[in-house]
Formats: sequence, structure tokens, C-alpha cells
Amino acid sequence: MENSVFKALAHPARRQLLALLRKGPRLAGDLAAEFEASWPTMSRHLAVLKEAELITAERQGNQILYRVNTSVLEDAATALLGLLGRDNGDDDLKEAAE
Amino acid sequence: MENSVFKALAHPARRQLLALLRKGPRLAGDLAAEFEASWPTMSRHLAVLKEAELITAERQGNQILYRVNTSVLEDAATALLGLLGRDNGDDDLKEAAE
DNA sequence: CTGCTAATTAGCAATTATGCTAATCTCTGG
DNA sequence: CCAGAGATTAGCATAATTGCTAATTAGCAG
Repeated sequence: MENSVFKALAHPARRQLLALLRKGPRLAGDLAAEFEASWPTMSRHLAVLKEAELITAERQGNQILYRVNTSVLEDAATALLGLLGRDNGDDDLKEAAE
Repeated sequence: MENSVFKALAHPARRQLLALLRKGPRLAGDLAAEFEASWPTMSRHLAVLKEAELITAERQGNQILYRVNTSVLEDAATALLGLLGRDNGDDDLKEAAE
């Protein structure tokens, strides 16, 4: 649901994870290494993001590759813009405001 | 801080408050009346939004008028779009909104 | 000052989030 | 099978959030 997305975005470490993934898919351990927090802690943050469907996981043999789920992030941004009462300007969103 | 903004957005009641305020400024009691939760509870949600500077409060005699702080909400939306790696081009935001 | 309405703050219980260490799982390679 | 790396899950303690009722503040009218 939408709510889990915003709750997932509420933690700075998770937003930073998304920022890292923005540049391309990365392995779990690779991501965890960028943070001060312990590996299990980062693993949990990744799980929260996955639960909100903000990221997807794919096993690559021994390791796990994460990537951003762009459309869900887009939906969240669109929801915020909707709160502004302004049109998004996104290609596939047409408003019916008169 | 940016973080308090996303934390404030994490609760559905607070996003709904913003949605109500999107259409124009409203009195605290007027807003509280729209929710099932008790008035003090809504008052606290308003305080969280104010703390994040997503809204501003203005006394009108006996009552308090709240309004959305558009720029902070814009910043949050922009931050999300930034996570998408796409350019939002809102330097000006003078796009003809409808 | 008293009383009244609008709204916030205090205090409390219950739930949820965070972050650690230890234990477990999954896969690869001998 | 066993050993090891990569990663998650379990369990626990602490902190933060949520939402209530009761108490309090702020302003207005008499």
C-alpha cells in the first residue's frame, strides 16, 4: 500500500539506499559496506524497502542484487505533487482538472 | 530538516490533513472535525506537520488557521524525483498549471 | 473576575521502529 | 559431506510514535 511506501521513505538510511541504487543495481553487501550500521541492520532496511516494493531483489548465485522499482517511487512523488494541487508533468499522467 | 518532513509524511492522517489544506487554509477545529480521532490527537498531528514546516499556523482571535507551506512540500517531492534520477526541471515551476 | 469556546500540552499505556549480536539459511567449491 | 562467503532471520533491549483522557492555556464576552 501507499502508506508502507511513505513509512519506508521516513528513514534517512533507506532514502540513501535508494539514492545509491538510483545509479544502478547493486549487491546487498556492496550496499551495506557504504554504511556505518551493521550488515544485519542494513539488511533489514533493504527488507523494509522491498516490503514497500520500492526495490526488487534478485539472486545472483551467492549474492543478491537489488534494484529500484522506479514506478513505485514515481507514484510516491506523484502523490506528493498531488498534495500540492499541481500537475506532475509526467508523461503518462493526465489530469482531469478543469 | 528534510528528515522530519518525510517522517511527518509517514502517517496517513497527516497526509490527509495536507490534502485538505491543499484546497485552502482551514481552522484547526474544522480540520479535526473531519477525522475519527480525538481532537487532541489531531492537534498533535498538526504539531508534527508544523514542526516539519509543512504547514504554518496563524492565530485568528480565538482560533488557529493552518495553511500548507508549499515550498517545503515541493522540496520533498523534488527530493523523491531526485531519487529517480530524472530531472524535474522545477527551477521555475512556471509551467502553466492547467 | 467568571464563564465559555478553541486549541494545545501533560501524562499514560500500548504499539511500532531501530539496531545490535547470535543463529540460521543459501549457494559455491572441494 | 564439510567449510566458507554472502545474506537474512531471531531475539532482545531501547527509543520513538500513536492515541487516549485529563489538565491547561489563550482569547472573547459579559
